[in-house]
Amino acid sequence: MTISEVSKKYNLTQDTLRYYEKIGMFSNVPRNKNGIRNYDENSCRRIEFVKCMRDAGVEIEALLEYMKLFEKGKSTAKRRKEILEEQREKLLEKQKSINASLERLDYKIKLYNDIVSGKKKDFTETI
Amino acid sequence: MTISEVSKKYNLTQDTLRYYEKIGMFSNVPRNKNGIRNYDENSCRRIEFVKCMRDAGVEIEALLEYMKLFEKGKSTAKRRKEILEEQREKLLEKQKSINASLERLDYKIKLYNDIVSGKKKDFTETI
DNA sequence: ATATCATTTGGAGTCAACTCCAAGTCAATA
DNA sequence: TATTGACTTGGAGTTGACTCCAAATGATAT
Repeated sequence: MTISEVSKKYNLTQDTLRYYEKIGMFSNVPRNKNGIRNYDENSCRRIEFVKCMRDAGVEIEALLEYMKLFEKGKSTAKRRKEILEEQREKLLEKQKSINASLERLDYKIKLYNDIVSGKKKDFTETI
Repeated sequence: MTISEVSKKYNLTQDTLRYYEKIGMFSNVPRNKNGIRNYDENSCRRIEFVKCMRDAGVEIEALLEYMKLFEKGKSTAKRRKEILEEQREKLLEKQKSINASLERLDYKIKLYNDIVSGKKKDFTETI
């Protein structure tokens, strides 16, 4: 797969794919004789994983450490597990913050709706 | 309340509080005769709201527009409601991304645990 | 009276994560 | 054969959201 195909498939710009490679996130991306990237199955799996984690807000630095350890094989499993657990905790925290904001937004939107629909007359939102 | 008290109460640095004010997020923060901020109830409510939204990842720009419209009063209610709805949608998207990553992390962590506890022998994680 | 301290300001600096640019290579098409 | 178009690189620029700095002010403690 060319970079443009992978870019479309995972909705990441080509610049981002090259950037990730440049910083060492993906090693061993296959190339043809002209030096052009020819992503294989394994590369795609790694990209898909990083994309998923990045979408959730996991930091590049953590992913970078994880991906580099992954290259090094079995002996790094313990640390890799720790990294995943750390990131899991962070995502649970984010989840909480988002839920708190969503509750608040839902409440406020309902309030605005009640006013628009005439169920409430006095417009007394205080932020 | 002084800026240092508000800073502690809401876990925001004084720099951040001043920065928010500088970009126009909070107007009318009361001052004493020496020009020192003396946050009142209303200011605190606004800060708490912004803090909650920011923790969830709502962008400054959206909050800025909302807060400025709020100052302008009733006539801006329709647009304000739209902003809240837009941000709600964004947070729901984030929630999905986080849930997807969490599922994946949970699965992988379980896999690592099974290996450590000896339930599984062949260590075959593929990212 | 002097020092300490919390505050103020405008503006510069930082950081993460891209994003863009210019100059170059190569294969395929008009 | 000339050009088009997708790709390459190193490195510079951008964006969002702070974070830091230096100089100044006024209140309080020694």
